[in-house]
Amino acid sequence: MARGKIQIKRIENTTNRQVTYSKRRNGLFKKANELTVLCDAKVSIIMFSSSTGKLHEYISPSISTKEFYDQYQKTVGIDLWSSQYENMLENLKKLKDVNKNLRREIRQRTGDCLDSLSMDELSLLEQEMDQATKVIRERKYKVLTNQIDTQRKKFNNEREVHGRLLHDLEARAEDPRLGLIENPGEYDAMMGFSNIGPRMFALSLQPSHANPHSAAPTSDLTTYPLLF
Amino acid sequence: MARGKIQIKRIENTTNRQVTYSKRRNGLFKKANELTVLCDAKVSIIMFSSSTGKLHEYISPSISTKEFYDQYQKTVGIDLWSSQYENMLENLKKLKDVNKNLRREIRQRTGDCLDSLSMDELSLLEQEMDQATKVIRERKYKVLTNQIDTQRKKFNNEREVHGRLLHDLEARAEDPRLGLIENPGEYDAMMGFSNIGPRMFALSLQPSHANPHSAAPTSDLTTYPLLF
DNA sequence: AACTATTTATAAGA
DNA sequence: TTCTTATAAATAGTT
Repeated sequence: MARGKIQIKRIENTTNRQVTYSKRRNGLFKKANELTVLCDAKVSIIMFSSSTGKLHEYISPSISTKEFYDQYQKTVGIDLWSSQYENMLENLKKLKDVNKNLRREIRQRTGDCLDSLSMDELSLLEQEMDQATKVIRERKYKVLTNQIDTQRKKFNNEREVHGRLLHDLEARAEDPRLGLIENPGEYDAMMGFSNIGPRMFALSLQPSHANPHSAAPTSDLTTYPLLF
Repeated sequence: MARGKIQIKRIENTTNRQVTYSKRRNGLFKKANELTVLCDAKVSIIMFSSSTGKLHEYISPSISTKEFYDQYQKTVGIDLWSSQYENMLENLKKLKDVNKNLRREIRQRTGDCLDSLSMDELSLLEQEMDQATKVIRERKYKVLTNQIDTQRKKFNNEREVHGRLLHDLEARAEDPRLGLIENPGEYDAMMGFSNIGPRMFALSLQPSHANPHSAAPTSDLTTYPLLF
């Protein structure tokens, strides 16, 4: 446009092309900015240079790039970034579906939603429930046994310690430098050990089929006998 | 820029502003196109007129809008359309989480995944399973009763039809124009009705607590007695 | 939408 | 890259 008219066609000289790209880019951005101010418009320009691959961007200062594209989305519709968006939409839909089915299965297993089930399905479900309940009872029994075993070991250990302690005391009782203990058995009683021992845990440990409402279960060992 | 210099500031006259917007928009798009051709670049211009709210767009002919924005995404990163994208990502994550929990609950209710459960939780689960199984048995019983009731009505109806047929036959036996039937009872036997009637369904219809493995349930009425 | 005086953009050279 | 400048192009105001 100066010092000679040019044809609008690709500039073959690379250097020349890049210089022109740079100059005209500035010109374009300047015009865009003038348009923004003069006409109170919102403009976004994005350009890629083919040779360098670089990206240059102009956006009206009155708006953030994000706001700009949100508005663009609203106006044009969502299809633009479909490759990302539609994929996710579909995934969401599938997940929601799976979710719904899972919830229904749970509702069937809690007896809350049996209306749609046929006789065959009901029988199968009943069978599965019986089997699962059996497994749960076995597990419960195992946990309980483990807990009791742990407690028994703890108890025996403590008992041994106290036994040693008692032995020490008796030894000291024979030592004239210390006071006499009249009745060593009272020590046991005082410590809560008299007449208890392994018998304390001689409970029926068969898995229970009793009415589950018969006792409120807790994790306190001392209430376990109530579970049976 | 012609017939007088102008200040680069908002044009207050609306008509004027819109005319300028239109003229300069064309100028901008023309320049963008020249840049595209001369420098082999890819340009996208999007603009909103504040007064009309209208959207105008230029995009280099060598590329589709979608391709352009895919390339833009790749270059800049995904954050741009975060309002949509991140929202969906979060939703997806939440749904996956919910899904995982639902699956675990089902696995607990089928007895496949009990290791993480405490004694209390096992007891509660056992209680729920018993309750649910009870509901399922009741439902099964109800469905079965309904089916049998329907069959009984059908049967009685057919029986009535056959009864009338038999009556007709006996009437005809007394008609000298027709052959004599020696023993009408044999008709019943032949038809499979002798000595059966309502008694056929006098089964114990109490909900069964028998071993569910004792019979493979089917929807064929004739096998129902085997369920008990 | 067309015109045109004038401003602005810019191609080529430094 | 930036500056310079002759000249092409864009456009403000008018018709």
